[in-house]
Amino acid sequence: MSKHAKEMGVLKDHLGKHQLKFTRQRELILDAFLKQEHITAEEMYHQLARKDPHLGLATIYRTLNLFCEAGLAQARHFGTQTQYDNISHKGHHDHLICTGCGKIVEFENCDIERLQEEVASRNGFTIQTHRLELYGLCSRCRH
Amino acid sequence: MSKHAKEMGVLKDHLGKHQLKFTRQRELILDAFLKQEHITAEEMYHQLARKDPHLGLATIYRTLNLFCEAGLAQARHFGTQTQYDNISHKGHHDHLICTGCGKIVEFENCDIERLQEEVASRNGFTIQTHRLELYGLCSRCRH
DNA sequence: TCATTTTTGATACGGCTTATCAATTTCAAC
DNA sequence: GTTGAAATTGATAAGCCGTATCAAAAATGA
Repeated sequence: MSKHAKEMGVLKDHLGKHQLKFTRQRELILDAFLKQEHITAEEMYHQLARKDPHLGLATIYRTLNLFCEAGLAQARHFGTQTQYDNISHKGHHDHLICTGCGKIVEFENCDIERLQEEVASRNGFTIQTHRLELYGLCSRCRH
Repeated sequence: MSKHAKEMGVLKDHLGKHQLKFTRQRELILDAFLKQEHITAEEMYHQLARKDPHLGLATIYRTLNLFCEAGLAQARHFGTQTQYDNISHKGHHDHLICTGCGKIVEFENCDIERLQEEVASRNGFTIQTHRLELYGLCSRCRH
């Protein structure tokens, strides 16, 4: 039994409900995707080039978008590229970014996350993932 | 004295520190920008077409990016376009984004902002601005 | 196996943003 | 107010990312 049996089930379920087919490529891409916390289509294209040199970039895009529809992934625009987040990955962290020197500090805050849930449910939303970035100056750059 | 004297000062300060020049176009674009809470380059292009039909789109992009560097604006990628947020605008708002239909709900939450300040100061940071986006499904898309 | 429907891979295309570059403007020094 | 070096502008070409297209291949169910 595969390490990713649960997610594979979610995918097959989605495929079944939408008259879509289970293909070698979709399986390959899902396996690779689930090993990451987040990835871009281009990155995955290069990663998989060894396993299957003929796998097309368009197929990667299509498949990652399929994962979004199936609820396995979450697309996020980061700079000019689209990043696909692995929803099943635990331990999402947020960032403090120094606009002076570019230093990045990661943090996690349960209270903030709880309040986010509150805001979401008040608006009828169910959160899948989030992005929180605080921009400012670190102590060294403040002078 | 202009309504936007403070921001104009910030801009001139930035220009001075980087050997950049104060131009008619930059003044025009800043005035238009500060009247908005957020805007895309394309939108501004059309807005300003009346005041200055020869103002080029490239100049708008360049200038909005300049505002980001000066700390007056913040770029945010929404779908395929880039939106420029007016940082000086009171009531910075965060976004709930539906991954199903793309609906965007704006919100503000003082408690979250207070906790952000706490996290920042605990790490020696002074926050200038932030970005918080919650991704999930709205009530309609949850089925 | 066969027939039907979906998927794939290669590539053309499209939208948004940046790079290029000659002409113009700014601005400090005279 | 002229002058001249340096930056900016505007027009447009180029670039990048992601999607659409479509003939060939693969998957599913009878």
